[in-house]
Amino acid sequence: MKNKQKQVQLRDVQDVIDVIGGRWRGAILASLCDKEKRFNELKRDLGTITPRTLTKELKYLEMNKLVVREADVSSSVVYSLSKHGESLNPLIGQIVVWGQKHRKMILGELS
Amino acid sequence: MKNKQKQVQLRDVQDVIDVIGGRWRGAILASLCDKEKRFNELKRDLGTITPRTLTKELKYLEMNKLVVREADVSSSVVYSLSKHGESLNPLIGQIVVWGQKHRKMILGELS
DNA sequence: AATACAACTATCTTTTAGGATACTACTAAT
DNA sequence: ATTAGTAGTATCCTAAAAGATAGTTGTATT
Repeated sequence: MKNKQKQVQLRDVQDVIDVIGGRWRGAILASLCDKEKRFNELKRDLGTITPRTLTKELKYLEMNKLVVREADVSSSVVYSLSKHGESLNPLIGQIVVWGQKHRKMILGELS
Repeated sequence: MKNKQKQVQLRDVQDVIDVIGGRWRGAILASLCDKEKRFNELKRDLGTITPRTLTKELKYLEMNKLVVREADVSSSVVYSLSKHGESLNPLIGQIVVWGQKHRKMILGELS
């Protein structure tokens, strides 16, 4: 494979890691996979996240077109996965499969 | 889906992100996908990584059974993907595919 | 014997992510 | 009018990741 192409792929991998990586992004996306949620509902779901961090991460995910923010007339706001966000689902499935295999490997149950 | 199972999956996702995430791990694995490499060869490949960081990351990847370190009698050391490490390849392929779609989405070329 | 390269290790500093805590603006209910 | 809930913002602080730079040990080269 050409080195140029490898570089491109590496960039793509880094992008995806960026999107689903970090302490909270994966968890937020997973929580929204379930159903759309309001800010405080997400906060409760995620347990120990601070509002500062939740705001920041939601903005990031919005900017990356994975999450949609909708405010109604009252003071409540609903966050949900965009269609693009939902397209992550099969990939996450693949990751889970490998992750399980990896866990077994690390625990020594697999050679 | 049961909440318990969701938690397990989330843990798996976090594990995988940990393994291939961060500033360098993905790049190191990608570089080793190509072929086995020596320490300084990797260092050159990765461009701006410091030896301190490269050592640390290689040790982590070794501990996680993804990379194998082999020292010969002389002072040269060869790092390569383990069989388990190679099993990451298809997953990385999937990630690249989604990453490319994502890039187009962000650049506005896709709706 | 001297130089150079390989594969590191040791310190120190900077950067960044994220937590702790308190506060604000708006709405809804009593 | 007061209290409570929702959705944040504003500051400050800490810990971990990674960079900068220099030094070390062993091998190969001339």
